[in-house]
Amino acid sequence: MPLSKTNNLVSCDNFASQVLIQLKQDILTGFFKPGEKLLMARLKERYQVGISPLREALSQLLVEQLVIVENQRGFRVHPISKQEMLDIYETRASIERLCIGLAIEKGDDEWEANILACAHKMNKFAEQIEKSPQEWELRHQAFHTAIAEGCLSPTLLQVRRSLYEKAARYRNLWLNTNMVDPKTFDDNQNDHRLLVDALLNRDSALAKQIINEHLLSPSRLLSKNFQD
Amino acid sequence: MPLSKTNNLVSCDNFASQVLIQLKQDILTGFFKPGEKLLMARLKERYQVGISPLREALSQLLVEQLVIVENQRGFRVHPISKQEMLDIYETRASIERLCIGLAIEKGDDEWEANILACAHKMNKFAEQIEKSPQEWELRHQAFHTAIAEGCLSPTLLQVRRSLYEKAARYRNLWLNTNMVDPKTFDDNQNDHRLLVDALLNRDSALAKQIINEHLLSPSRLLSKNFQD
DNA sequence: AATTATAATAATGTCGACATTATGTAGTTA
DNA sequence: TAACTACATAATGTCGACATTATTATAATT
Repeated sequence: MPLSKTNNLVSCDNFASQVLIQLKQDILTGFFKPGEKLLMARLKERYQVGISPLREALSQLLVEQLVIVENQRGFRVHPISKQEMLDIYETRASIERLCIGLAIEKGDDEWEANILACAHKMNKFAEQIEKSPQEWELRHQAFHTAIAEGCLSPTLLQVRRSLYEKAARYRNLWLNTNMVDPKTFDDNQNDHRLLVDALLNRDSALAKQIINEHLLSPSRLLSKNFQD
Repeated sequence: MPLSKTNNLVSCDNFASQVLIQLKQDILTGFFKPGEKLLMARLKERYQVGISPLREALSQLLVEQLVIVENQRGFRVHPISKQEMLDIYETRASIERLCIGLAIEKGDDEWEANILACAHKMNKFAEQIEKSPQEWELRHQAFHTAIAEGCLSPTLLQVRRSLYEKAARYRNLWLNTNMVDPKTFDDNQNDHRLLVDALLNRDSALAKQIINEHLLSPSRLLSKNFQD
């Protein structure tokens, strides 16, 4: 292993896993644009590693469908399409409904308590959303994850995570100007309140209906912004 | 690229993708046992490639959760557990129900026709199952895939494929002696007939119930064979 | 001028080598 | 005998170098 890095890094997983995180971030946030060629020389330069860890990270992103590989012509960022966006959002909604249905069946006191805790942390940050949108996104995500985790199925939660990432990419790419329309935001916050109520009342049908709308309405918004 | 292989291989994807297929097969069929250490030297020997393509293939299997990586101690085959097996089968059943629900909504004439065609090819092979279990498995899989494809969602079908593989691993590992109990087999074939009828009648509830039982009854069988 | 042929340039995919880290073993001490 | 240290062995993770293949630019021919 090379010298310069061993001393600097505390938790030294291999380089590939470090690169994986950064590269994924760069694709999700649109630093590397959809369809863009991923030149090895460029990646080497940017992440300061050799080719081997890079190819390992790219191999993993290949499975997650964030990059594509062309026979002997290297890697590209996975292209985007309106059609794929809609498919991802529809599937995501289906999976989330599934998680919520199971969570309502299986969730215990701690599940309920954790939802309320995460909801609180999210709401506390509602005013500062302008200040740090990414921190709000983190808390928003934590809230929804707390709900889904009640399903107690690692396998299902893994699927959910993967779909969240793919959806996040479209959100980041198409809502480039962080449009936080106050009306939309208030509607969203209302969704959250109604959702928590439905969950605590174990009203599965209502909760599923709310989450469905909550997840699909952004996709309809995105759909307008993008002609394909 | 090395010399010896370039001439021999017709469709020359990179070595990593070739190794991926073989290595996955070896894990799914239990040639490499759960939890087993995957020595680079051994893998190099077996697949006749260098370390780089191997690590790329392993990186992909890492995402698919068929191998695990230990900090600086290389790769192992992903361990198995009764708990994980049950989780995978439950999730798989949920996803399959989802696919079937959507397929019944969206499926057209061609969808119906393809199901019948695949059912026919499967039934034709029913007697020869002893002769070539893997060919029967192929046709069985094609039948169920034909049904699921009616959902018209690439994203969802991808999830389905991944879960199928994980489940297949447990099936291969625990049903080591290819136990084709005639009674069970006939029940299965009956499931298939009833399922096709329900699909053509667009009876979503019934179809979901049948597929659920069809997928979960093996898991109950496996469950008995394995103490954890 | 358009199209093909040819050369040069660039980028990929692979291996071998090397430094780092883990594992196993013998030897020493209490 | 148990436990700890020191050493030897083995395995991993990374880079640089090289052969193969693709891409671009240039020349040649119709």
